[in-house]
Amino acid sequence: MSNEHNSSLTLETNIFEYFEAAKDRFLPGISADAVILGYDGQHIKVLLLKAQDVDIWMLPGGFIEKEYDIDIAVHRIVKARTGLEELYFQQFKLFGRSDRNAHKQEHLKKFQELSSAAHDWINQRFITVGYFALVHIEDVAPKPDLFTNICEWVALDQLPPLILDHQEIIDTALTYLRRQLNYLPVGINLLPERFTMSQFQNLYEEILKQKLDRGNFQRKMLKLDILIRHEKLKKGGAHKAPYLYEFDSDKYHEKVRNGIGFI
Amino acid sequence: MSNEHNSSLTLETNIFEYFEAAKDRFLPGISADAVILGYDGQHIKVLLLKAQDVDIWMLPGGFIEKEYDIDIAVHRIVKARTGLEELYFQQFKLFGRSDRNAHKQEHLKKFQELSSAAHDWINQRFITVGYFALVHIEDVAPKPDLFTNICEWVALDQLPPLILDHQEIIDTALTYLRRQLNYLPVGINLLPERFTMSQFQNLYEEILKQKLDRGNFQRKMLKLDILIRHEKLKKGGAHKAPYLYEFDSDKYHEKVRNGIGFI
DNA sequence: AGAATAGTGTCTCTTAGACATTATTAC
DNA sequence: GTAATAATGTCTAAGAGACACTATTCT
Repeated sequence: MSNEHNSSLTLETNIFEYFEAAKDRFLPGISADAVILGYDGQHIKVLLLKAQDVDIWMLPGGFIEKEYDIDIAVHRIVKARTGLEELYFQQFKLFGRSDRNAHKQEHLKKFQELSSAAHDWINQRFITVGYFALVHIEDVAPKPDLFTNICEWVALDQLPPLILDHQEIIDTALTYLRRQLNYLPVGINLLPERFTMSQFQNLYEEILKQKLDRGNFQRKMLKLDILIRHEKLKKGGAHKAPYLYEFDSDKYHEKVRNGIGFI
Repeated sequence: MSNEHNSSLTLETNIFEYFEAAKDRFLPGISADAVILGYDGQHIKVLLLKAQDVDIWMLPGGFIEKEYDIDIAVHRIVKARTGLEELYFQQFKLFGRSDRNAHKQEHLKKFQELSSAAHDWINQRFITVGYFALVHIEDVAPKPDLFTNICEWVALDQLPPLILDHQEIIDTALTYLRRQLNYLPVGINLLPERFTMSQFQNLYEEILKQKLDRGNFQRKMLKLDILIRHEKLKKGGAHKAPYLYEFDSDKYHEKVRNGIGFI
């Protein structure tokens, strides 16, 4: 147990060892990338990593250990970047264009000292499977990986230049999210445990990129019978204090399973 | 050109050559499977292949040529089984469990004469990407592949025992189809060019596995303004002859793009 | 005429959407 | 009080769903 942890630690702290071992440790030619989404009360944000030398950003990602289900491998990747053990995540697309990593060599020049086997492994054609995760942003402790020195939340309208096809991966994730909205537990996984109706509404407005009517939203959500209203009010502003709500988890997930109607 | 065709033909007519060449020709560890769906006026059917020796059935599938996009490789696979050049198809999920081909060896015993490299290639862990295709059943000329001797349409409620996780792949495809129904050009790709309102309705009833009200369905579809009514009626029964309809392709695809409301 | 299926109309109930009114709270 | 935001109510038009009526065709 502690041995396994140590050997894993070693692998993850030395890029050269990591690549030399890759051929035996990982499935060939496939990686996974995670669009990890959080909501800070104002905006949807995505967790990004910055390459160590250049000003190029990327999604958290990695390779698939030969012995693990892809879902499990992705869970490990997301856990390593966020510290979260429990999380909601789901695959949304396999990106399989043959030219998708045509520019990869550029970023790997510094690894020319690698053995030819390792070098070949890295430079083979790669496909990648896209996952998105929905996390409580306040619970996340962002942590860069071997190849990066910054790991932080970035708002969707402030995305920097991204490596390879990572911009397309994010765009695809968001389109998927919007289309599947009625089947995804967005509220319970992005909002804090207790939240106001305004926060709930703003979250959906952020996802859909459109304004919703306040009165109608409130009426609709209350009618769904998935919310528990708490009498403790949120204080602070020079105005009427809003109620705090909490999801009735069972009823909420039942509705989501059947795709019944937030929007 | 004709050389290329010949060499391809040779490869596809000899299983041993096919597997010996696989290591150089295909991406390692990944395959694709296609849920090809057709509608015969009564039922949704899926195109299946039967293994040559045993009574086990499978989806059309294959490996990914190293130089092709996955979408293109799948197009080639579906074209080879159906004869169709133009078709609507879409990826829906990557199946990545580590145990998904645990039983594969059983079916490959007869290939023990293969070189160890070829044997290793076949016996490595495989993941598979699922695609579905929507085709006009009357245009299809089913054709078995190297490993099979029967290729035919099977109704969804009469599926035989399927290899590996192919049953799960079909189930997942159908769930995806139902959820994305408003975004998929199901009608125009499954119905013949001219069709009756009853056929249109029956198609949706088959997909959704539920009865719909005749009057309401007709009213709704006509209101969508995607149908062209022809005055030539369908004759034959001892009853009022129904109108024949045709989709207005532009208006139809515009509605589908925006996910506007069949159901 | 009768059987079968198609096309259209009608009624009710629910919902969506726009908007108005009342309720709190800090200053 | 006023400003700001929350909660709730009202009105209308559109739509869903159940079902009834009329039309056409063949036997």
